[in-house]
Amino acid sequence: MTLEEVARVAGVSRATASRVVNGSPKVNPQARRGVERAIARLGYVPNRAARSLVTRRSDSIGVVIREPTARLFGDPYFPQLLSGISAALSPRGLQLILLMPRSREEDRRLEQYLTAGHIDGVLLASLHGNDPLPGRLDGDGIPVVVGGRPPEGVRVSFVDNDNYGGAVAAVSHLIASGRHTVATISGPLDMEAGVARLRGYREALRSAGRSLDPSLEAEGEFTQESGAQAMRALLQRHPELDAVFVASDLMAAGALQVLNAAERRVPDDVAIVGFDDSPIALMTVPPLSTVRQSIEEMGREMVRLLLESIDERDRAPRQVILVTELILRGSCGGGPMS
Amino acid sequence: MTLEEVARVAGVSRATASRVVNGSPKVNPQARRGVERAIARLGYVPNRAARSLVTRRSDSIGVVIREPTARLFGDPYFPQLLSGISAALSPRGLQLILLMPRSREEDRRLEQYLTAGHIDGVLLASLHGNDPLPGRLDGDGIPVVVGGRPPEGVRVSFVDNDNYGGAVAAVSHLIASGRHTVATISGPLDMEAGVARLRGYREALRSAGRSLDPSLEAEGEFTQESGAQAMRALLQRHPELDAVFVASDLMAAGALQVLNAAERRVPDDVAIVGFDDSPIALMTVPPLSTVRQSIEEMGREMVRLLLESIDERDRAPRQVILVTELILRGSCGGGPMS
DNA sequence: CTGAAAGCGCTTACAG
DNA sequence: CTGAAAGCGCTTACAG
Repeated sequence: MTLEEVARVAGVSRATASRVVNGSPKVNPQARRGVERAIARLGYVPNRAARSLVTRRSDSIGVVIREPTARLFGDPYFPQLLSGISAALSPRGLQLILLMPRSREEDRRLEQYLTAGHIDGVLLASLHGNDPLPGRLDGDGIPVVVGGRPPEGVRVSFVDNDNYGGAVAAVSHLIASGRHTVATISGPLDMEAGVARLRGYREALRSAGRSLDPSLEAEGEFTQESGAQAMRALLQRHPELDAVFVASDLMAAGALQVLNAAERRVPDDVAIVGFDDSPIALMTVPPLSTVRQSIEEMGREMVRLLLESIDERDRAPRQVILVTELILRGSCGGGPMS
Repeated sequence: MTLEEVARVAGVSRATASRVVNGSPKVNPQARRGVERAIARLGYVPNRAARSLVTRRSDSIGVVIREPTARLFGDPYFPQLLSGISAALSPRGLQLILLMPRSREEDRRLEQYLTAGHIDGVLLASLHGNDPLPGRLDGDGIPVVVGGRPPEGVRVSFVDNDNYGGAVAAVSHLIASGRHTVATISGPLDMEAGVARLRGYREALRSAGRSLDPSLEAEGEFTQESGAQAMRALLQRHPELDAVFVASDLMAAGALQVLNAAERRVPDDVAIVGFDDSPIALMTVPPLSTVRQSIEEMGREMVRLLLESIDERDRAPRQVILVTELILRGSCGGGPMS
């Protein structure tokens, strides 16, 4: 089933048939109808490879997820992101190519693959530290959009949540509701999201006239186990604490377990606010107050920015910051207990 | 950077250069070395579109995930499956094309896409009811492998877990440890995995000489909320129950919440065993006893079967059943309480 | 608005 | 073992 046959059936040239397929305006309506009918009758579908060969476009987008398994599986973050990306890609007929390198070796090959021209653009999520990948891809002229923030000094488009604002709102609420000793379990500090939420915590304390105490801060790595561990450390250092702002719901679930085991009642003895509003927030007892962000929307926005920078090659990088919202539930005494 | 240039630099014809790239044995070692050096020097990477056009292979595999959002996000099932699939695909240079149709319309287009020859084979996960897709794809000559079981009467290769055996083991353990009234929360009964686990539950009761009671069975849909609801129904019908076999960890987490709220102590008053051994099993208090299955391995096996059926077109369908293993933790009184 | 023709980069009989 | 040549299915200046 080729264009040639469609053209023959419709009684036009291959060129005209091609124009109809590609929606070119300069086709006589009658010819157009003939071709459309032929396409429908024959069930013609263009050959992507042949098209790519001449257009030099693959019509596919690479989505790179390079995260250790622990986080990948515990956290609904990645399915949500993929869902948003897929929803934005599929109506445009773009393929989502999923890349999950899981070793140094695969990471090396990944970069070669991405720069080899097999894809039209790259979506990068969940970067750590000073990852050189976004900068290198950008240097090679590959359109890139980062979910979260690109490393310092790398000027590529990105979509981020208002991590800072969300943290400020959460901690301000804890203070306003009368808590005296507000601790925090931060995300990994080699990730922008981790750093920004910690900054928000500090800012809220500062602007409430509270003094900062580094021993009230413990670092986690966005896994449930690391949240539990951080909570144990905090309890030991500050048995008197009566509130914790935890930088992810998954870590908050871990912290909750530890508080339970230590026979601290939540929210009576200790109030907790998480971050993400992931489904996990509803699985805990009591349900978690949390900062809502829409990861699916983040995925959709990433696609939008990427398509823009594919279409208009050397436009300046854009950035989109998505709002976050404080959701009150039982874990901080402000909402329903189940 | 084309083969042509590589050939020129190496002083051979394009045909010979191509043979080296494709590892053909009939190339003079000296010529081979020359070409390899040229490739390395120039950083040559073959153009996939041009290659596909002539080989009629896309070197990409479609992975279809058609599941309502609720399950998709709460359950680590899909990330694990994708991770296993990706791990098996990437060393062979095959692209993983992720397809997540989320409407009737997208579902229709999906089928067209899959049969249009853009991909070499399809992996289908998490089928419901009498889904016609696997049968149709098979009818169109598209290699297909199903994760779980294909619908009755559809003869395609599949990889499944020993759901039945796992359920028998779990329920037998509950009976052996002295529980009198063992209820179950099943998975959706339009899914093979749901049905098989329920059959296992019944078989274990039967072979222990217990009588079956339909009112001890409640159907869930593999989500946390449905697990909670089913638990409420069971408690109402059978306040005396002292054990529940729940067909997924996520549903078990929901059931646990309800038991907590009803002030039933787990495992003292009621023992629970889940299914999956997902990370969720460690997040609950007490941690869940569960039936372990390896979803990542399932993904890898699916790829293996698919590649076999791509290479050897009309071979008979194969099936692989992966073993499951009962893991004892605090929730049924057999293991650690935290 | 339309068609003949070139050309995208590769693989693979075919003849030697 | 090697090369000249055909051909995969499409898009797109170009000339009309």
